[in-house]
Amino acid sequence: MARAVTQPVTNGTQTAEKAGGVETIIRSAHDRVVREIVDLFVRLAEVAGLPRSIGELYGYLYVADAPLPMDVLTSELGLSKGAVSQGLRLLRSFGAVRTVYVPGDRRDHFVAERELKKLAAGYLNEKVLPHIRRGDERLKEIRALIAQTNGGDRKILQERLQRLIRWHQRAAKLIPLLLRLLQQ
Amino acid sequence: MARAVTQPVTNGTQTAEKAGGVETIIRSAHDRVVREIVDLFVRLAEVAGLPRSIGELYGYLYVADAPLPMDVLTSELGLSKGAVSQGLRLLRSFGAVRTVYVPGDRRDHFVAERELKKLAAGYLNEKVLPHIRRGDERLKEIRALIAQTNGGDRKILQERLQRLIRWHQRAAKLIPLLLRLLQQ
DNA sequence: CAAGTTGTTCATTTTATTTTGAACGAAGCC
DNA sequence: GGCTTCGTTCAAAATAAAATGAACAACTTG
Repeated sequence: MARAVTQPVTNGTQTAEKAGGVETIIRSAHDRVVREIVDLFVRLAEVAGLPRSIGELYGYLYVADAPLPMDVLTSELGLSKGAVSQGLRLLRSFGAVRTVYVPGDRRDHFVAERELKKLAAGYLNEKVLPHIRRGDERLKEIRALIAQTNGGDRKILQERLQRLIRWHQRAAKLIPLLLRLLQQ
Repeated sequence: MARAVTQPVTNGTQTAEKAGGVETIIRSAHDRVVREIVDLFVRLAEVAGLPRSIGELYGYLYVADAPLPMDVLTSELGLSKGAVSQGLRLLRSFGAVRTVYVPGDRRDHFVAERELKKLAAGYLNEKVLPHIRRGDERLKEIRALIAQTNGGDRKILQERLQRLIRWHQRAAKLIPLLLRLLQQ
């Protein structure tokens, strides 16, 4: 049962599948919604500093009403196999997408994790926390370097460092706070 | 009074300015601190999705103990006039940097705004809020589009939209909350 | 086990972003 | 008014990031 390339997002209820006329209009209204939502996620990806294709993939899975295999994403979004494979890996890495077993189909099927809380938590843990941790190390190194400087310079450098450490502490405290806020 | 290229960050107290030996070591320790801090800001810029040069400029001004004119930044960081000019404009646009009048010098002098609260506030207002606002419009457009779809599809699309609207509302509420948290 | 799928990897190409540098306008200065 | 300095702008060059697609490994299946 081959799925028509122009309608993979909705696949359960294909009531408007007769011929031409009104149905075509209805179909394209649905497609436009899908396109708009995908576009919304493309912008979001942009803001988050992620490649456009990540936004497309997540957006398309977000609107879909069933788990989709890679080849549907490939043909629907006009992306290469490589891009889809890598994109899904990244999305999985922060829990934005997960695989689902579909009986009688050898292909992996993907679903979007649609709960903001899980999505944001994954992003914070994978993409933000590591930076904060490394920042911590860096600051310690800088403290050691400053100890090797002398007189007039040192005071200013120490003040700057102190301020950075305060920033860092705030950022570190913010993460769990954000997670809690998103939690419920 | 030409300023030596190798020591523009500290310029008030130049006690270690005799000749060779110990002073050289001291000086380079100071330089290493500067370099490390600049590097820290380069990474921060990376995370924030800003060009490397922005991190360099802000970082260098952050450690400096006096307002600096453009040409010092140009020669110290090895950036072109154009890059420095554009970079400072961006930094000014979200209040990370401001100009200071220095008597008897025709050049603009720049200082880093070192308070996290002002810096973050500027960034949120200039770089985040606009996206949230546009998101609002986009969601309304999508709602209108969905009204034009029919039957089975519509229910799912409406559910997806509803969820997006909830995300959006949370994000919108988060901004003022963050600002308040950073405030004191 | 041969043939066909499925999914990953990575060198290459494409595209997007950042930086340069020369040209220019606007002051200041003598 | 000429000369110099300061800062901006923008086309072009350099660089960085993302996407492609062919090669490949791992499975399935008859």
